[in-house]
Formats: sequence, structure tokens, C-alpha cells
Amino acid sequence: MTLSPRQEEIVDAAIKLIAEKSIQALTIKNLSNQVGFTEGAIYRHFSSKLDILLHILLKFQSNARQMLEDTCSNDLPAMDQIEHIFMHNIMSFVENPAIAAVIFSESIFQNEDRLSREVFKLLEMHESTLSCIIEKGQERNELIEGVQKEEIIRMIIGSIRYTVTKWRLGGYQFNLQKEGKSLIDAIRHLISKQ
Amino acid sequence: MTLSPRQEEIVDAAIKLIAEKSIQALTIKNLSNQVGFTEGAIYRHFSSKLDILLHILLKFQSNARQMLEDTCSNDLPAMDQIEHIFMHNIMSFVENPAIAAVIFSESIFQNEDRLSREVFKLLEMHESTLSCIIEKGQERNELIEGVQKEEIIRMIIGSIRYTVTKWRLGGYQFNLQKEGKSLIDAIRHLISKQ
DNA sequence: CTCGTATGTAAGTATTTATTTACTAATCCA
DNA sequence: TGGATTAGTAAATAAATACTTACATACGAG
Repeated sequence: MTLSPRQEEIVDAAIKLIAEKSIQALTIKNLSNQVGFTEGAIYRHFSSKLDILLHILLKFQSNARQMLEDTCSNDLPAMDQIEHIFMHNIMSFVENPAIAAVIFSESIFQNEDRLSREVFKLLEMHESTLSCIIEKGQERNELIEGVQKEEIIRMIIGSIRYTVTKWRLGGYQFNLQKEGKSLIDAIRHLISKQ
Repeated sequence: MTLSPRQEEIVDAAIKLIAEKSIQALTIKNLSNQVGFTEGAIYRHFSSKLDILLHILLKFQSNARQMLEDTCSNDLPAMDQIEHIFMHNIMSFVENPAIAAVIFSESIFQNEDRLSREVFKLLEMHESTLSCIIEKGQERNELIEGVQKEEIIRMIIGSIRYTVTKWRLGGYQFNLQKEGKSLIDAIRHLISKQ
């Protein structure tokens, strides 16, 4: 399960390639150029291209898992925890646009069952953490109760994704961090009590 | 600009192909099988595959434009207009999953400037209509004012898109119409006055 | 030292895909 | 009628792409 240094190197090169060009640019040829070896060398370290994509997703998963656990372990007000997760995601997109490029490429993965399942899992991780936080927040009377947590989750994750998608479609023109902050402020205003 | 009957036929076949398989399945070979002609015949009617994709987007655009104009022309309360647009979109995804497949394939279009611009335009059409509705709603004291309309729009469009994406990733397992209704009810609850 | 394993290269292969070409049959109009 | 236009076919082409194979070299353990 854990990767050798060279495997890490290849996965990182793949991520860089996706970030700078697009997921379409992730070909074995391009990847081998990026790493500085020939195509055959890639196959010494991964059995297939799918395997590489899979490890990219696993890497993002383990980052996300770490962040989500850290967030849950402290005992801030619910809304602060949500903001923390929200802004952490925004920042990780800003610092590493490949994450967005990969995660938002479900359409490409759709025929690859294994990949779309891993993307799904990543979403589920976020959802279940948010679910737990919102539930507590409602019990503690910090968050409004008239709206089911499932719908709040949809709005939070959906609005991030949409904002990031437009940021990407528009060629990274606007300041994502700033827009993310306005958005989470609006969400706070809507779902906090009073 | 307007298409011949045979061109319509080809575009519709392309949409069907995307809906039933995926956007990856839209190859000239598959398309010609679907239509019942050979590959060469396709090129009698369209200059390139890109041209076909473009006309798919234009078709969706004109449908959406029609719907948005219809909505604006009546004088319902803002929230009812929003719900109308919202549910119209949901229903069009239910009836024609290709629309979702195409619109959510920005990642594939990203290197095709022309295509991503048209997807962008489709989003802008929805945004500007919603913007107008929300503005009036806030003036008329129907909608809350503490939150900027840009953020509300992000939440509305984002939450639809996210719900539809999960519906697709999960293989159309849940009832999108029902979930859409719960979601718009929640939104209504959050952004209506009182 | 040397043998085997790990890791690289160069040059394939097989397949897919968009597009083109040369040809044909039908249909329309002068 | 007859010549051009339209719309189809079959087959070729060119490029891209994931992956394989045969060979080379370095290096660590016995």
C-alpha cells in the first residue's frame, strides 16, 4: 500500500501534469517526460495508468482524512468547524489545482468503476464529517433546526464545488480564497441561530 | 445556424449516446452506428466532431433560454420563480440525463476553448436570470437581505449540480425529483423572509 | 567475485479515433 | 435527357495512446 520514493515521484509528477495542463494531458508519454524517464520505466513502478490514477485519489483521500479528523478532534463551535473544513478545501485547491482537476473529473472516471468509487468515497468522507458536526451544532442550539442536515451539506459542498468549477472554467481569473471567504460568511449567516 | 432534419437526427443520436453510455462513448464510429450510416456520412453533415458537440450545447442553450424567459415573464413571488427554474432543471436532467452528462463534462472541454465558453455561457444565463429574480425579491421584501445575491446563486446552482453529480456517480439510484424538491424546500426556508 | 534482482532504455505492437478519399447512386432542374 | 448537386459507402490514413518485449547496466548479498 505505501509507495516507494520513485512511485511517490511519479504520482507527484502526474498530479503536476494534471494541474498544469488537464487530466487529458495525463498520458504515459507526457508523464515519462515529466519524470525524466522513458515510458517503459513507468511500468516498472505501476502496473497500469489506472493504478496511477488510483494512487492519486488515495493520496487525496488520506490528506482529507487527516484534515477531517483534526477538525473533529477540537471542540470549536459547529460553524467554526465547518468554516475550517471549508477553507481548508479552498486553500488546497488554490495551492494545488490538480486536486480540483482530478476530483471534478468524475465524467472521465465514470466508466472506470474503481475510480468513481474512490471519488465517491472522498465525497462521503466529507459528508459524514459535516453531518456529525451539524448534528451536534443543532443539538447545542448553535445552528438552525428547521432545515435537515442533508440539505445543508448539499449547499455547502455544492457551493464550494460550483465556485471552484467556475474558477477553473474561467482560467483561474478571480481570487478563489477571497470568494470562498464571502461564501462561507454567507452560509454562516444563513444557518447560524439568530 | 438552423439544422437540417438529418443534422437534427445526428445531434439527437449523439445526445442519446451520451445519455446512455457517457461522453466518452461519443465517437464518430459509435455515432454512425447509432444513426445507421457510415462514418463518412457524418462528415457530409458536420465538419468535425467538435462541431457536433457545439450544436449539442447550442440546443441546450436555446431550451434553457426559452425556459428562463418564460419564467421571468410571469410575475410570481421571487421564491416561486426560483423554484420553477430549479425544478425545471431537475426535470430536464431526469428526462434527459445527457444534458447533465454534457454540461458536467467541463473537464473534457477544458482544452477546447470554444466548448468551454459555451458551457460558461449557459451558466451565465442561469446566473443572470436568478440575479434579477433575487434582486427584485429583496426589493419587494420577499427574500432576506443580509446575504448577497451572488452567494445565494452559488448555493442554488451549486447544490443542484452537486445533487445531480451524486445521482450520476451513484448510477441514478435515488429519486432525483424527490431529492430536488426537499432541497428547494430547504432553500426556500433559508432565504425567504420570516 | 559473481549472480540475481531492480530499474532503466529503445523500439516495437495493437488498438482506437478523427478525418479523408475515391467512388456511386439518386434526385433535381434546365 | 443530361449534367450537376446531394448524400451515401468502403476503405485508407495518420496520429495518439496504453502497454510489451528484448536487452543493458548497476548494485547488493552470499
